Amino acid sequence: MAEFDLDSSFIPALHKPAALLPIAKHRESLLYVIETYPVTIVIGQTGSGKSTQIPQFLKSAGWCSDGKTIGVTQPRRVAVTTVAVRVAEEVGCEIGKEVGYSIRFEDITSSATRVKFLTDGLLIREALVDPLLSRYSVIMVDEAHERSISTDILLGLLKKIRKKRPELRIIISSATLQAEGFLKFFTRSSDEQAPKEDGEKKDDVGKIVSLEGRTYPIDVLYLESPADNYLERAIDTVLDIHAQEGEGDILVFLTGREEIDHAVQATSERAAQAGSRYGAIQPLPLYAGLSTEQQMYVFDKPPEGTRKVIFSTNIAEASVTIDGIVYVIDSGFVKLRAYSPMTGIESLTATPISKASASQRAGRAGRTKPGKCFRLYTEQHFEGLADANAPELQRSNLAPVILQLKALGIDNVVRFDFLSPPPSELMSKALELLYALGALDEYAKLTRPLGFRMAELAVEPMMAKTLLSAQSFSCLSEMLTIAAMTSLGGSVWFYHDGDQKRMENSRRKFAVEEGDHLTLLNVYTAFVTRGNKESRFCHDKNLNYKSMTRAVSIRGQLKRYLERFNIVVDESLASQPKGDASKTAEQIRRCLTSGYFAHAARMQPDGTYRNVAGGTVLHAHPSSLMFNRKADWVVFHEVMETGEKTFIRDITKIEKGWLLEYAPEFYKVTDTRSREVV
DNA sequence: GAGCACTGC
Repeated sequence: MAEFDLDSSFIPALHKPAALLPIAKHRESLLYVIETYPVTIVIGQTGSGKSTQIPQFLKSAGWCSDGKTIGVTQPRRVAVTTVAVRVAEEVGCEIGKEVGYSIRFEDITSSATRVKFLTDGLLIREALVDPLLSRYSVIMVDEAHERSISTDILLGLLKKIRKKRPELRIIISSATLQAEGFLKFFTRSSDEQAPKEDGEKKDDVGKIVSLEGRTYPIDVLYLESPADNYLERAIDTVLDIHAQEGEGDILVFLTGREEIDHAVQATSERAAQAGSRYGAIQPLPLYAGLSTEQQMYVFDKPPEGTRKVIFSTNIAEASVTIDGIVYVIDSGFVKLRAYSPMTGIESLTATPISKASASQRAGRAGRTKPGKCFRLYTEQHFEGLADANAPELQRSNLAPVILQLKALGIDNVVRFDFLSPPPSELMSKALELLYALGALDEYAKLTRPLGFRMAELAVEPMMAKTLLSAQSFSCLSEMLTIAAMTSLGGSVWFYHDGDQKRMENSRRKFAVEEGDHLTLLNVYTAFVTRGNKESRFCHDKNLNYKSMTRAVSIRGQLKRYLERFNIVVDESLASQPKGDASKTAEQIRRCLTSGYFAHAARMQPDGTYRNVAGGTVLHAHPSSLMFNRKADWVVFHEVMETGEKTFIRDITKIEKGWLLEYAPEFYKVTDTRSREVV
């Protein structure tokens, strides 16, 4: 294995030399299994080197001869770029040559690229133009145990492709608990009724390979009796560790921003009270809502003799890796998204974690030396936890999924071979919406051109419909901007502690009477004109610069899609001062109604809203312009239940008559529980 | 009066 010694001399000291990674000694057996079986399930912990080493093994074993490519997917963009750069370094090539990567807005590949890293969502997109993914000899699906929507769809597609391409090799990297499930999925017949299509025996399909685990042991400790307040218990535990345990930083898993801000403050106060008996302690927050700059503090080395304590959301479970963590405190909870097919309402609530999550969290302790994990629950409670969380596909709005599957030529989506089939109510709800939007015809076939175009646009179906109607409302340029801004998901504004008033003042300056969508349009226009797309402008106005530049990219991409559909975007109208701004505003509101009619609500005398079905009490989110303002009918981008209340966000005033005008069938009076507009 | 985390040529 001389090549590893050679390679290792080029690796920065920061990196663990390849030859020392546990995986190196499995090289031959791994290659044998991949050669022999179409499907290989690889079990390996973080740090085992599977993501970086397996592609190199495959390359040196000749899997890219005759011009074929090895594809490696990751669920997240950052993972794609970091792993690709690392492998390019180890191979000793420039990134984008032999080793490259591709993520949305960034394609760092060339005709020479033989090992290609990409997001699993992007590989699905490639299947739209190359249904058999024929350029790949091997596809490795990394972090499959996370069970993201894209990963699940990709696995279903790969199972289908395998029947037509028996020579294709599929490698799935998984955590221990899920490995059997993946293997069963690929070995079971995709259609139990159908006669066996070939002579392939189940044992010939795949094999599980376990790579040696981590190097450092982790002591797991449980509470003797349940904690009645895990937040206070977490803070106590931090201070106990600080007083009693040896050197090393602490990572605490909590559920959200509110808890984390409280914990950070309480910890500093209590450490100050304890005085100088112990060394200094530095509590830091970590959650996605922080600006990149604020997030970076958690990676800084604390001053000599100071112990760093990071209070984090689930972001530190898989997405962000911090070195130097020796102690993990696990609250046992996570905030999870769910979707109710009955009401169409998404919710975000704290739920107990799974066993898989618990072990992933514990594993964050032992990366550099032996560690300890303090679980703020009893061992009995742990035994009662589910093995894994329900996959995302089973708790999401499936409209985008169905659109994508149909575009891939899978017409019978109900019979699609899902790793875990979603509940049928989710399916029917999504089909109903797609039909109402005109994406599907009465035979549930994708319509031409509308349905196909909606599937290709990288925005959710209601916004896709809105965009594709915009030309007829003469507000295409404006709607492109609104689509880009809403797809940022609320990260437009930022503030530091105590900065909130300033942010709200700034936000008020961009406000437009008719609602949030027009306000977002205003913000974007100011950023690209007055603001010159500069970060200073954003900083002054409490705008998130990263989000704003992202909006520019998304807008550009959506515009290119439309141009590919031969829809001309006239930008001259958008930039010049409008003689009749109110007329354009009305066109925009009408256009929004044509796509968001299913998200309509009417204000009640008490100031809350009711959706058209009548049942649910909706509150304007405090971040909305419509919060505490009078309106009659509105459409909204998103509805979410958190804690006790159900909020609507990104709200725009409309006229009741428009609903009947643009969605006559949806609002047709048929029976007593219909969506009657009164 | 307030939202976990991802993502799409």
